Amino acid sequence: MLPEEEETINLLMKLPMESLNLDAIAVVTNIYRMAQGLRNKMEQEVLAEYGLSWTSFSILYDLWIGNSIETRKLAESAGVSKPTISNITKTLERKELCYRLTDNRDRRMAYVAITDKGRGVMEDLYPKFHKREVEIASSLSVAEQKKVSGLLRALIKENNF
Amino acid sequence: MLPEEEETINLLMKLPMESLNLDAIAVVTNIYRMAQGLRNKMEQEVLAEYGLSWTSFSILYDLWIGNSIETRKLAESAGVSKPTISNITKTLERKELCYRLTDNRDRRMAYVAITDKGRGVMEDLYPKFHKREVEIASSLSVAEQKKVSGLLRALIKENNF
DNA sequence: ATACTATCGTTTCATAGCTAACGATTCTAA
DNA sequence: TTAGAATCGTTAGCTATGAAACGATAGTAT
Repeated sequence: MLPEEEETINLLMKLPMESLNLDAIAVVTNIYRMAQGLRNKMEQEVLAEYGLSWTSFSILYDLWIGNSIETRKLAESAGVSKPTISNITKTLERKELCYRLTDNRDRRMAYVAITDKGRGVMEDLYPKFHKREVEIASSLSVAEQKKVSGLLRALIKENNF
Repeated sequence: MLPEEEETINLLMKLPMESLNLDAIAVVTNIYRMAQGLRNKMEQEVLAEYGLSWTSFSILYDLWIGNSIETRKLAESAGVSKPTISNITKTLERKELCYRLTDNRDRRMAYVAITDKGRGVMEDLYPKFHKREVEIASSLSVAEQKKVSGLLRALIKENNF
């Protein structure tokens, strides 16, 4: 342990806490740092060329796979709020990558669908995205990749994420 | 495998890609989903009370631990851009949680430091934050927590995140 | 000394992202 | 049928976020 880490722990131990769980801290810290690096790298090195953010990309991916999806479900799938979906689909619509339509059976509902242009973008972009994905994960062996996915999946499930 | 997953794979397999690495996809997907859930939960259930975002909190934490830090290093540590640090410290300054000062030896440099009020906030907030951290990680055994941290650390290191 | 370069942090400008509030629609109960 | 509740998506208003450009300062080479 580095001396500065020791100092940090001493500071934290003075607080009114039952205990200081260093393993839990490491889990949270590493998860977030990894995700941050992942997102930044993808946005800078893959998505920037298409003017898409990580979330825009993930929404466009959902539309590509699912064809036509309720706004509400897009929010759930991407893990962001409904207003964010409104904003992003608006941006995607301006770029003519998707369009919106209203359900006539229940006029409260709005569906979002991908355009041919959007499909073209994804067909071009996805292979590049996946290539990076593979590169990033390849620091680990296949067995380790399965292991880390499994553990994260358990965390996601137990915490309802 | 679910039928819709099968369909998805069929769609992806039609693209001009050398191969489709499902393990890599699972790694990336689960990392990001976990981080998203983590951040949302913390912001809504712990940080909202103090009007802090995840990044604001992590910056204030750095200041708390390190006392006085260059803007540049804050950006590195939090994994965000320099303008973001500028904005966030400006917000924190408005709330009187931190203040800025210039280095007189090298007047290009700016340091940020935590105020007494900021220290008070952290002393109150950190135990609550840590409690949640522990709860979230407790879906896994200690051995599993160490395992997932280790694997993520390897990914972070190899990818320079 | 004087340009040229590098390094800071900030400003500008656009999108992303949240909560809260809203308007429209549908459902439900009296 | 009609008032009240529930459920959509959007709007309003704020902070967060990054790329690009900028102004100020410091280092470097001639």
